[in-house]
Amino acid sequence: MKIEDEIQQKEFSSPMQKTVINIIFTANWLNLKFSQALKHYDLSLPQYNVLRILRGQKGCPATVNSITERMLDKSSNASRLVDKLKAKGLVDRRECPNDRRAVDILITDKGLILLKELDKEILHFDEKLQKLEPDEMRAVNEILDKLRQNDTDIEKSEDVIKVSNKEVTGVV
Amino acid sequence: MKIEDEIQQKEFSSPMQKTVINIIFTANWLNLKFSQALKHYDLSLPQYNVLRILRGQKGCPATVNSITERMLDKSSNASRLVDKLKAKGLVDRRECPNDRRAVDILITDKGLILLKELDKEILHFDEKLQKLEPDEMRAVNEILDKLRQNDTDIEKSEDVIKVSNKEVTGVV
DNA sequence: ACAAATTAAATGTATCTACATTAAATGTTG
DNA sequence: CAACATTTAATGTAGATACATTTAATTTGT
Repeated sequence: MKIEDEIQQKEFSSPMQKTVINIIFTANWLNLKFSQALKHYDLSLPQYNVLRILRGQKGCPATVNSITERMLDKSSNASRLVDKLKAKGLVDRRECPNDRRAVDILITDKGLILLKELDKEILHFDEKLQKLEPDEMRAVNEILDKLRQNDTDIEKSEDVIKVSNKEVTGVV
Repeated sequence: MKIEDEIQQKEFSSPMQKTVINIIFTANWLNLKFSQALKHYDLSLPQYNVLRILRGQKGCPATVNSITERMLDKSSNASRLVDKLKAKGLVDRRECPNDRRAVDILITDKGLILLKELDKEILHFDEKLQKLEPDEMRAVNEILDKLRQNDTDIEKSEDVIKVSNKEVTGVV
């Protein structure tokens, strides 16, 4: 169904608005489908995301900080997510040897086994979505990457302002 | 930046996984930018969404139910969102004349004035994103609409099962 | 017409998120 | 080296979300 039918909105203030709304709507839809698949395993989507990050480390530990950087939803609290996963025995904490502020997080065997089970679930999930052609997937990825590209530009220009402020206050 | 760099993940289990993750990541990014723009006006994104839906009604009231159907995030509680908006004087409740279970919601003048102010903010937000070509926006919309399309298929087949269950129990 | 089923909205609740603050360890600079 | 700033993770909290339940009104089936 077209996005204008999904949300029963015929007019958008701009083509960009329509695209933005479509992306957000589709992501909510995907999140819902995903969460439902994970529910039987008593895992939230952010928790699953953390486990996937840890598995990707292939044995190397990841600090709470590095997990946050790589999470899809930066606003989830990685520290508390790790708490929950540790309570379930899916991850282990250990003090980072070269920086005692940091905490190394490792996925446990139990965590790996759970992920292995979930892989099938996700595969099944993917198959149901397999209506897109390789070209279409490539196109979406390229365009979304392009859409986000100005982010760094903005941050960069803000940094410049910050620096010049510092200089000014330094002079004053 | 490419999605694999954003989340520092070089390998995906499938091209579809990569696409799904890109959509969710981009939507989170957009949500964050959006929320930041709305913050100065003490509005959450779902609250803004509800106001936009009500304005689109052009004077006709909308029930809580119809708002839920049209919201981007179906899981937000429209009833409580309306509560919040009413407390701010941005919407009004009134009993639906032809169904006393339902409640008609209308946007107030104050709500319309606030939205008018926000229009400029959103326009500015859009302009910063205006790096996409019309073709690219069209392509994203088409592909995302296609991605969601099998949803109704699944629901339809479930309905069929339900119906046949009814028939069976009816016979027994 | 009446009992049962369904629908609309509100509410109860546990959990999660957003944001600020804290506490400890490390970096930086005079 | 000592004072200050920064970084890392944890925690406190108000508010939001997810999900189940409740209450009232309407619809359906007999």
